[in-house]
This record gives sequence, C-alpha cells and structure tokens, in this order.
Amino acid sequence: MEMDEGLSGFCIKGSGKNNGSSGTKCGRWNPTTEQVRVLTELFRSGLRTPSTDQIQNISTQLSFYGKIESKNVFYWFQNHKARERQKRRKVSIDENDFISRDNLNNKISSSKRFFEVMEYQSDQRVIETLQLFPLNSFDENEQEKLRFHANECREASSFPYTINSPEMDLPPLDLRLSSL
Amino acid sequence: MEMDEGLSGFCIKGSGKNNGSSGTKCGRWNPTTEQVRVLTELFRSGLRTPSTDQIQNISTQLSFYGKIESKNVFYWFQNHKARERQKRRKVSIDENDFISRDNLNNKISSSKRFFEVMEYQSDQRVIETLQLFPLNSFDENEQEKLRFHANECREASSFPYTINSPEMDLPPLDLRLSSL
DNA sequence: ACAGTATGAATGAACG
DNA sequence: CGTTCATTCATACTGT
Repeated sequence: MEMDEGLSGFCIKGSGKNNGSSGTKCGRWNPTTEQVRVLTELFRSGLRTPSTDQIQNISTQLSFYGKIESKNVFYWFQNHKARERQKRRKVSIDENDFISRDNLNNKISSSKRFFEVMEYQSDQRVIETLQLFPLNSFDENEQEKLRFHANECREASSFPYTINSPEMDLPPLDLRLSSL
Repeated sequence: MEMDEGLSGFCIKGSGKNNGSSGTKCGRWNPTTEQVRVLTELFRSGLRTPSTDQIQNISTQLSFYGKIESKNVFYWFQNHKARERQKRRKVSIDENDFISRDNLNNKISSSKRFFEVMEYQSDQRVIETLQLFPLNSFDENEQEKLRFHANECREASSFPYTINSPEMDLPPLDLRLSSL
C-alpha cells in the first residue's frame, strides 16, 4: 500500500476517532470532527462566502482543534455551497416526474422518492437561526433567490421535465447517445 | 459529517442475479447487471462526463431496471472515469519502469504488462463509434495530456488568501458570526 | 470467517 | 461559481 508518511505533510486528526474510522494520511487537510462541526454551524447560520478576514479568523480559531490553513476554510465553504446547490438541483430534477412542483397538498401518491426529499429538508431547516449580525455576507438567502435562475439555463435544451411528467412511459430502452 | 446523502432510500434490486450479485441490502445503490451493462456501453461509446440532462435521462431510463437516482449515474461515471485514468497511470508508470530497467539487459521478453496495455487500448479504440452527436465529452485523451500539470505540490500555497495575519490572538473560541 | 478487491459515495483541491 | 480531478472512506463481493 502506500505508507509514505515521512513527507512534509503532517496529519493531525488523531483526535480519538471512536468509530475507528480513517487511517488518516496526509497531504491534504483532514478536518477534525470539531472543525467540521463548527464550520457546519457557521454555514447553517447563514455564512456562505466569508470574506478574507472572516476566513482568517475562522481559520485561526479552528486551528485550536488541529492543523488548518485559511485556504482550507475557503475551499470548505466553496465546496459546501456548491454541493448544496448541486444536490438541490439534482434532487429537484429527480423528484420532478411526479410532484408537479407543489401539488397543492401532500398528495404525494407514490412514496418512492419521498425519503430523498425529506432528507434535504431536514438539512436545510434552520438556516435562520443565527441571522442576527452584519455578516457582510448579508442576505445570502436573498442573493440566492436572485441567483436562482441564472443557473438553470445551462443547457436550455433540456427542459422537458419541469411540470409535466407523463414521460415515465419510457420506451423500453433506447440508449443510443443521440437519444440522450 | 455530511451523511445526509448516505441513505438513498431503500433497496430494490431483487432482480434475479445469476452469479449472486443480488446483495440487496441497502444504504447504497447496488446496480443491476443490466444497469451496469448499459452504463458500460455508454462509457465505451465515448461518454465520460454526461451533462446534467444526460444524467437525468440515463437515470430515468435505467430506472426501468431498478431503483436508481441521478446521483448514482453521476458517481458511476465519475468513478469509472477516474479509475480508468488511475489504471492507465499506473500502467504507464509500470511500463516506463519496466522499459528503463530491462531495456539494457534484454529485449522485451517478459510480457505481463503488455496485455494490460493492450486491453484498454482496445477499450479506447472504439470511442469514435458513436460519436455522432454533441456529447460535449470528447477525446479524453487529448484533454488528459493537456491537464498534466502541478498535481504534486499540495503544500505550496498558491493561494490568494494567505497574506494576512497580524491581528488575532485567538480567544479560545468564540465563533458567533458577530465576532468574525 | 477473513483477506483482498471492486466499487459506491464523499470530499478536499483546483480549474475555466 | 459550476465542474472536474484526485484521494479517501465505506461497503458489497469473491475467493480461499
């Protein structure tokens, strides 16, 4: 395997993993559970795109829990934000083919996809919690709403899904690339 | 952590597996042989990085064979591509190694590695076959060559956010946003 | 039952 | 920012 440990990367993270997880090699930042916890909290408090100063501060504070650089914090937020959106995008597409976007009621006939949707909701719920300060990353929520359409137009070609969904009568199978 | 994604619902997949691949526990997607077959076919037809639409379509079509979400398709291609690359990298390294070592002493006689190389050359050769559409994922080989750069220096910070520091003698921990 | 492997999933890092 | 790459974690699978 690859037990090259003697390199300049140093690992921390030996912080007693209870569930015996990661072996933990280094070379890349491997956040402590505490670090992740804090970052997540900040994120859920509404912070999305921390300023340089904020990054510095967060990084400094988190260094208490283990090795960390500001770029790690930067990337973390970048990724977390991006993936939240990505996830949301994917799910809403997946869920599309039977929930006509708001169904007016929890009619949700087929429960098949139900769980997936639930999951995200619970993940998103508390965004408002700590919305009490001047973040300069203000109103992320607002901004996000505004930004909400620009993203969709990526491949304008593919919008068969949004509202209708009788397309579940898929022709048994035609997977020539052209048909995708 | 972010395990909100881990539970993708439940299992289906009872579709009689010949060689007993019908694991059928859940927690993670377990593709049907049919699903794998199709995915592989697409891959060999040249598809590497399907767009969101394509992912969606594929997913929908494959759902005919069993439960599947678009993220599964996404990951599948991600992984498949990565592993192909990985494999190739290893082999070419091995081969360099092999050549430089044995070249002087011997004519290429041992052959073990040859087959491996052959194998996916033949695997790649067919890329053009179905290249009749806008796949947007073209000729991975070329792209890969271009991409061949600084993958090494993980530590060197080419990072815009590094040059800042003076303040902050960290108070043990106060991460309320206001304090950032 | 266990070691080794194949592969789904997650995520840090970075590119365009 | 959205995407893509590399690496790692976790689990299903397979052979012994």
